[in-house]
Amino acid sequence: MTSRRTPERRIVLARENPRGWTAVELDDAGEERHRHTLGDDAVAAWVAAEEREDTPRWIIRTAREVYAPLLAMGVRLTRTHDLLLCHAILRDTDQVARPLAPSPEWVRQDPVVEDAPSLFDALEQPTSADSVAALLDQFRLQRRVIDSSGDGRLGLLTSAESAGGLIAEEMRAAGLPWSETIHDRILVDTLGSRPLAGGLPSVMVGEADRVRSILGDPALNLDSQPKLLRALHRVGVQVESTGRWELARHDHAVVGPLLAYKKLARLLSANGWAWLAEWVHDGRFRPVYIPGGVVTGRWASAGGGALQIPRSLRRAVRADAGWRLVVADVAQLEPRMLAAMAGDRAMARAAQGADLYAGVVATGAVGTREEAKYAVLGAMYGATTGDSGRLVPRLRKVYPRAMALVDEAARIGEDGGVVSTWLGRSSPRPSDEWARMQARATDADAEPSDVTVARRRARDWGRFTRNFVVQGTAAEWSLIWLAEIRHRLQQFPEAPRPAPASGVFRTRPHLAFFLHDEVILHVPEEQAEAAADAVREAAAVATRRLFGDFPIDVPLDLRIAESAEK
DNA sequence: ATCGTGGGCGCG
DNA sequence: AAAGCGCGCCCACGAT
Repeated sequence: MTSRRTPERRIVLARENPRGWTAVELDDAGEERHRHTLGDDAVAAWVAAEEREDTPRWIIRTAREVYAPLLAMGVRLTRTHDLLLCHAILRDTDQVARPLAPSPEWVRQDPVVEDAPSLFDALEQPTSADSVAALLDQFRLQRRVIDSSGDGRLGLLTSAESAGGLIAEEMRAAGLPWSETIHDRILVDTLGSRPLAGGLPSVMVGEADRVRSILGDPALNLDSQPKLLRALHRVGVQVESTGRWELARHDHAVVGPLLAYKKLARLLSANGWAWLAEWVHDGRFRPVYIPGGVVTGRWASAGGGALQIPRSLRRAVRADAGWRLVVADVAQLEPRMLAAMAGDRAMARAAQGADLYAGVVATGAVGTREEAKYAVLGAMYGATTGDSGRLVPRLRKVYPRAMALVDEAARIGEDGGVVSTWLGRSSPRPSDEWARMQARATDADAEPSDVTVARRRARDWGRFTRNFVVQGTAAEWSLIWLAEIRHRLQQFPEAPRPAPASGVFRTRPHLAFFLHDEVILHVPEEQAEAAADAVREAAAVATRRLFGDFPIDVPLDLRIAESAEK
């Protein structure tokens, strides 16, 4: 990410068959210098030795396939070029004249979620593209696109994306420390005692019986939306859906117990005892993270619902004995990114300090913090109706530059165009079906209903592109933040006292969780303060990398604790 | 039996 | 209370 006096050393590392590896060291011209053929027994020691010599850039198919088995063997990679992750960026970017030619060989397959991950699962068969020749060929094509961009943004983005690939595997390998005891206690306290076989926990049974009795249907399945809807209508609750927000607007005896039941049912089905047994082993929750899994560049996850853990369960996230959690998040990351992207100094002034919304109130454009919040969210999401939509125009008066940026992104989307994040990740093109619909609506003899539907779909896509630039740039800030945190933690000395868990992170402070704009580190208590400083420094560096000297605050809410509970 | 879809809701 | 963006997962239910 920084300029170097000498070109970085590059090594292509490929798994060419289930039990063998090939490494090809490149010279400065990018030509093959040395070739090594290594078995699984030898690759770990060889890679570790190369890492000690300096820190080469490992050119790999993707971390998910290559790094997971290496980590299982106790080897870490410092930096890579992840061809699969970068392919998606360089193929879709509109920031260069000639983007990467699309190739299905370099598109990530849907992740396979293993119930019981093992070393052997991680070593399953590589694909046909996983040969040194194919990797080198694809790398050269990708470098050409990156080098053609001129301002280095795609270089920064692809480096950060590749680092994200490594971090995702490391976080899975390390796991999030999770107390099964505390989780169980929360479940029992909330749901009631655990049923022995099949049935519902006691508190849920009570709520369900109350609902059925009020609805006068002792056999009603509360989990069946159509049946529940009919039952509600029978007692005069005229709702169109069984959603929480609509039910809450009705004043009927059934509403309270029904909402209570729904809340408990959600906890049981999403994060109950079955979830605990499936996803937490040896005191660690190990989800599969999918860097770049969202079109905007945000991460997705597969299995375990890693990015939807309810806040009520955060008490179960507990540091090991003698270790601490460093829990940090950014307040209002997206509007801060918007202010910086637009170069809107007025909005940047509002963003000074911990609460951007307070700064918006101070301009006088809105009266309260809550109004500021809904105005800002409405501006970024494209609200047009309701109180949020009503507040947005006031923001146009005080922050014309920021609003022009998102309004323009929306206009481009409505016209079927492509928008890009700050570092050059571009939005997907609308579907052929979308384009046909728009074309049909402009015909002289178009049906009025077709025009109406087409206009609505156009505005839908405009709201998507409006949000894309902001959400995607926030994802880039977070990615650099993560990479910089990891880089600093790697400089830390070994822990004075190993954590009880096994694996390569037993003696190392490490990233344990990431959720869009929040991180959790698991660190030895002696290193907690230094780790917290690393997190703060990393945030400052991320802001500078993206926006240089533009004066935008990105303050962290950070705490060192034994539990992740707020 | 198995698959796809929609409602609902958890997270940011 | 606000209805505007992005996800993953559970359940029921109808189609196969």
